[in-house]
Amino acid sequence: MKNDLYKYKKTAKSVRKNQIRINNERRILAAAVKIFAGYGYQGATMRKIAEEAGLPKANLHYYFQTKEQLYRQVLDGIFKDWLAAANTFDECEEPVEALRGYIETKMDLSRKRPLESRIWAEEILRGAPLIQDQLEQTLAAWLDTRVKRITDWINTGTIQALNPRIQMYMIWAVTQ
Amino acid sequence: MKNDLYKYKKTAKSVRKNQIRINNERRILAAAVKIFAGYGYQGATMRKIAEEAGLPKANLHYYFQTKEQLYRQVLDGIFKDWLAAANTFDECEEPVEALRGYIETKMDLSRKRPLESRIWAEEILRGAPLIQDQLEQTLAAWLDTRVKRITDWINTGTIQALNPRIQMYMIWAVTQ
DNA sequence: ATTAATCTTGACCGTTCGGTCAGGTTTATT
DNA sequence: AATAAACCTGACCGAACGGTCAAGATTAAT
Repeated sequence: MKNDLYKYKKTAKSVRKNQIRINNERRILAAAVKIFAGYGYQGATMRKIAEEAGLPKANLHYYFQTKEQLYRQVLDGIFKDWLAAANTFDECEEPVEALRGYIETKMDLSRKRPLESRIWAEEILRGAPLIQDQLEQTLAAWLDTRVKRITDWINTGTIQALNPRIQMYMIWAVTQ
Repeated sequence: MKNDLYKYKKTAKSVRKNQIRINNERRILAAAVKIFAGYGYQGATMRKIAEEAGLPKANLHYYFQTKEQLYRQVLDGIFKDWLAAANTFDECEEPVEALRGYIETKMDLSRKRPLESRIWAEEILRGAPLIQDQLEQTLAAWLDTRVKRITDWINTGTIQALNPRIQMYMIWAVTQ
């Protein structure tokens, strides 16, 4: 029974990672979030992260080849959470409700995960040097549809004019 | 005539710095602003700053003993500009005008000096690790009086309630 | 003209950085 | 029981870091 869990074909190896790997990657990522949030990308060192994770430094490099790759995975995790929260914006038809809901969700996220928010904020501040591609692909589309939606609200007189793009940036900045 | 400019007592030395010193300090500080803004405190190196300034690295250390001291002086300059702009808040009696004026002045500052704004934003984001003292002394008082003013507006029903402290942070964040 | 103060800089130092690697240990598969 | 795959890690590496220093060049004061 329980044995069946561990008896899998090699082809499934990449799909169902075994427990050791899952566990250690989690530990390292958690430590990385702490250290990156506390010191910034440049200020963080693999030594500190290893120490926080309670693992030798060489072990980090076994799971994540470089510091940059580790950082990317941290950003990926944050980005996914953020995108999930972003969908709140679409749930309401009415502008005030949509914005309020979105802002509240985002602020919730900032409050519940302050470390991740900090990392994200710094990355944005620095001009997203490491995730421009993903941002431009995923975010540009996302932002454009929202900007269009706000523009529609303005055109139909539902809300007053205010550069919608700036408005989005405002909300974004404020919720950090 | 012209000679008189350079003939001064030793006691005046610290007051009227000679031209070489003034010039080089300016060059170094300007280069430092660029590099600190582009790379952050940790990411910036004395090598890069020296290169940007067109001076050998050892020369920077002649005028500014350490990287931290150089950074502090950069922050000092930014802080002074920011404080000057902040006074706009007090010029208007009416809330809307006061806030509008303040926001516009701050955004002007951000637009005109994007590099300085970036450095400032990063310092705030990191929890102001190097200028906490000054900030707490100067800023706490400044912020409290403004918060009180907003509170008064709320009590007299001039504007709707919204945690005034958060409001200040919002404006602050947005104008970055 | 001499002296004193200030400025300049190439070479150097100890430390820490991200990253590597050989070789041992543990875990999974047959 | 034997073999293979995955995991672990102390010791090490070259590069880059912030910072120092001695010795020469320049400028100011007498």
